[in-house]
Amino acid sequence: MKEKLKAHIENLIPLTDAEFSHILPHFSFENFNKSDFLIQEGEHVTNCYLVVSGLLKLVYDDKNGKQHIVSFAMEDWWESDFSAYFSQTRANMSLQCIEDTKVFSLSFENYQNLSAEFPKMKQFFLEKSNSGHIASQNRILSFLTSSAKERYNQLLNQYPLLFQRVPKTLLASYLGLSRETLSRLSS
Amino acid sequence: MKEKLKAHIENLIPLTDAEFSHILPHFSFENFNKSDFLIQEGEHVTNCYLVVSGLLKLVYDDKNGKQHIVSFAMEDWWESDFSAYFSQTRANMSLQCIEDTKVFSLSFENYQNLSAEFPKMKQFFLEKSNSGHIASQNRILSFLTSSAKERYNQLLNQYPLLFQRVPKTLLASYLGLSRETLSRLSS
DNA sequence: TTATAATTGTGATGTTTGTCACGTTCGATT
DNA sequence: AATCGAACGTGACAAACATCACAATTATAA
Repeated sequence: MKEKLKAHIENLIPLTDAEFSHILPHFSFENFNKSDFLIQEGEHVTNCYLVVSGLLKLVYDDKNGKQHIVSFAMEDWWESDFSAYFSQTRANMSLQCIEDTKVFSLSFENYQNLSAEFPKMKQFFLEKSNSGHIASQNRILSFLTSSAKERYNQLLNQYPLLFQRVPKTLLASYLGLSRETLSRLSS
Repeated sequence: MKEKLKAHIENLIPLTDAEFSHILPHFSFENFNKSDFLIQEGEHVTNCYLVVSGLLKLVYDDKNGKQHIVSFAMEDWWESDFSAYFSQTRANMSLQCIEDTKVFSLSFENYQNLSAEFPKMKQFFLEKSNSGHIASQNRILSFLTSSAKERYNQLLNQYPLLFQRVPKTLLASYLGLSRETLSRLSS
């Protein structure tokens, strides 16, 4: 399994075997079952996660009890309630398995140690953060410029697999529209 | 003016005077007038900008010729078409002055040099990127969870000054609704 | 297997929001 | 001073979308 982690990092930053052998112990490998919570609202957020296989949803529950999908996290994606993770506070969102999921988890303490001791890892996190920021901005743009039908098609083109792996209710919630409207868009 | 830059960085990362004297030459100070472009769609994006005073808008023009405000940038904010900046490609958006504006600009080359030579600056950029990512995610959450009227009130509470500095048309575009609807929400 | 819950589609109806149109005010430029 | 164009409000109407209700099908678990 550690080869997957090495490959993931080396996708951005080349590492020697010696370097990786020092980096690896900062992570721990974990196995979750469908519908398990990696993060629950209100709890302290101590970890962020790299998805090795499976599928997660990052969910915000509003005061009316409605669920809103902030993000899906699939293979090779990093996810957490980053706001709570970086400020070491309690979660405003929950992170839950849609499928059985394997992850590498990284505690905040180890994140800081890695960043301080390995410039390459700080560079890695910087580049990941930059691309996360850009991805979020593109999603905002999609809300600003596109109709529900267009956002539906964008998602379908970008992640066609998702439509087979995820209940339509969750896709609707991710797109910011009702289950019924999504259903009518697909016909 | 350089004191403002030092104070801005030191807000996150303490610096000695010696360190700052090496850092400062990587930036250049620039003055723009109202309606000037810092970035125009289609051009190569070589700089990102720290706003010292004034106000900028980051705009995406869609195929129908409609303008969409991706972001406002006020004092102490970093802005650019970061997608194009980090990948050193052409801009998909434009960055334009709403008011006369003073900035520190940082070329991509100097950004890379700073990051490589000063771990503190890499840390600074990492933290800025993280908070940018979180801010974008909060904006997405606002689209998912809130009605037009609620988003209007959130913006009003968060940046009350903006309503005096910016034409309502631009605020509407930022919130993702029509000028007319915004007008009706405020009454 | 059988019972129970989750998922999905679809009609009827109401609310929200966009679009088009018009008029007024205010500021900038000549 | 006169003119032009932004900026803003508002009415009338249309389109997009949410909500409620119900039925049918498909998983899930006891």
